[in-house]
Amino acid sequence: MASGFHSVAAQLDTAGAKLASLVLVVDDDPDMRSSLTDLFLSVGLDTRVFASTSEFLGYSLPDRPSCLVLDLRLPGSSGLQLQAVLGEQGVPIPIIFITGHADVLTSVRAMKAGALDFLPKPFRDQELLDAVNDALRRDAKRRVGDRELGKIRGLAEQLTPREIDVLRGVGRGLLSKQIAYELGISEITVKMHRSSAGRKLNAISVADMIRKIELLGL
Amino acid sequence: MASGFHSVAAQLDTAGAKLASLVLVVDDDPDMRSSLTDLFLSVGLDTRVFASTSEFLGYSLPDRPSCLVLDLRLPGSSGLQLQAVLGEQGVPIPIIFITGHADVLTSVRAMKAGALDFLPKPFRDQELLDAVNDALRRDAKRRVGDRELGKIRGLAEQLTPREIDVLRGVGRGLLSKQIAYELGISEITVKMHRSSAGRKLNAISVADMIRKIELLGL
DNA sequence: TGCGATCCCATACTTCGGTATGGGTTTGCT
DNA sequence: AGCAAACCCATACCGAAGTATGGGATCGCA
Repeated sequence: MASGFHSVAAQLDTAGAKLASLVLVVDDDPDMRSSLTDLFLSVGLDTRVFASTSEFLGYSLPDRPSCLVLDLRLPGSSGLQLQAVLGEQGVPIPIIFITGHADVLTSVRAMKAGALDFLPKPFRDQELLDAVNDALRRDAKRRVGDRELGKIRGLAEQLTPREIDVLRGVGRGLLSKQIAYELGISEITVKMHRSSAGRKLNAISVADMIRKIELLGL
Repeated sequence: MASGFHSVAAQLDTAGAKLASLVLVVDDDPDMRSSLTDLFLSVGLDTRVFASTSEFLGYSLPDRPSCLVLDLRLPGSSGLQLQAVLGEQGVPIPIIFITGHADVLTSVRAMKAGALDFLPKPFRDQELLDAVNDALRRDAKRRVGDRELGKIRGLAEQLTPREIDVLRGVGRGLLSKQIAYELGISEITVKMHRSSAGRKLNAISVADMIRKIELLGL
């Protein structure tokens, strides 16, 4: 590539990163939906809007850094209920509440349940944008870690039950001899499983192997 | 010990665990201070009360599971300011806010800054007790982890600079040979440092050693 | 019924970690 | 000047990890 393109490439990169992020909005007020869409689009953030929690739940989340801007009071089930449902389902999307009818008890409950922010209307555009950017940053960071873990878990699926038994011993710092005794098999067989497991996990060193064993929660 | 004393011993143990916990209260209202003291004492929780943030800051926290029940509005500096100060100083004590003049913005700010709960007055005694018990449980748990880390850090102080260099290599999964090359010394010397460091850290196995290296953040 | 996966074992060998023994140097403090 | 601490190195040996080679047994499924 010609060196003259460096700054252009950097700009494209930044734009690409922003486009990769997605803001989900759930609000029953059509005016709010459209003004929020405008707001987010104006700073280059991709946006999807929903009028109710059920509409949102019918939408399958794409694999992109994203966050949820959620109105508290909604027809049907409330924003808090949606937060609870997402929590039960283990959906880790960061949530920012917005509401016109704020009270302390509700805000505290939402925050204790893990909301990232809670903005009473009216709020300044910049407040919401700051919160959204923070949320997107966190989600992106979480995704990096999750992907790493997912890769290792994928490799771990190749492991046979016996190999897992052996790895558990390795993680506890036992010698092959001791693992053999515990499992009632010979030392050489333990070594086989051990090295076979190491190959499957792509463990390039003992340290690496132990880290991966810990990550897998063995 | 006679077996007849078992149940008595168990009771004493439970009482001991409660006595080991401490509730700190900062509130400018003398009535509130005394009623909270009564409340906590009635369930066997040791309590200290303070009328202002400066009075509290003059008190050195004992090494016991504890939590802070903090009034938001205080003469002098506010509860939020105290929270900020404690945060800056790295004092990890869990905070439960109570206040008669609650507004959403403040409650959200307090929660975002890490408060465990935020109770507008009037609240039911049981609400506060639940929050306090949760806070004490968390603090106790944190202390267990911290003590473990403290022990290892204590051992790590015995390490010489060179031993730390070598441990860094071990943590990266390098062979002694490779570490020797990087440091520009011979393999046998690396082994010396390595085993010497292992002895100092009380590492009973390679797995144990690597775990400790990770904990120390090398 | 045959094939693949999983599990098991043995012998032999290499490499690595770890220890022991027995040295050496520099640096800094008493 | 003497001494301790930290650093360095060599030879030699042991035990453990890991690999290679060459087997055997069971089980489920195509």
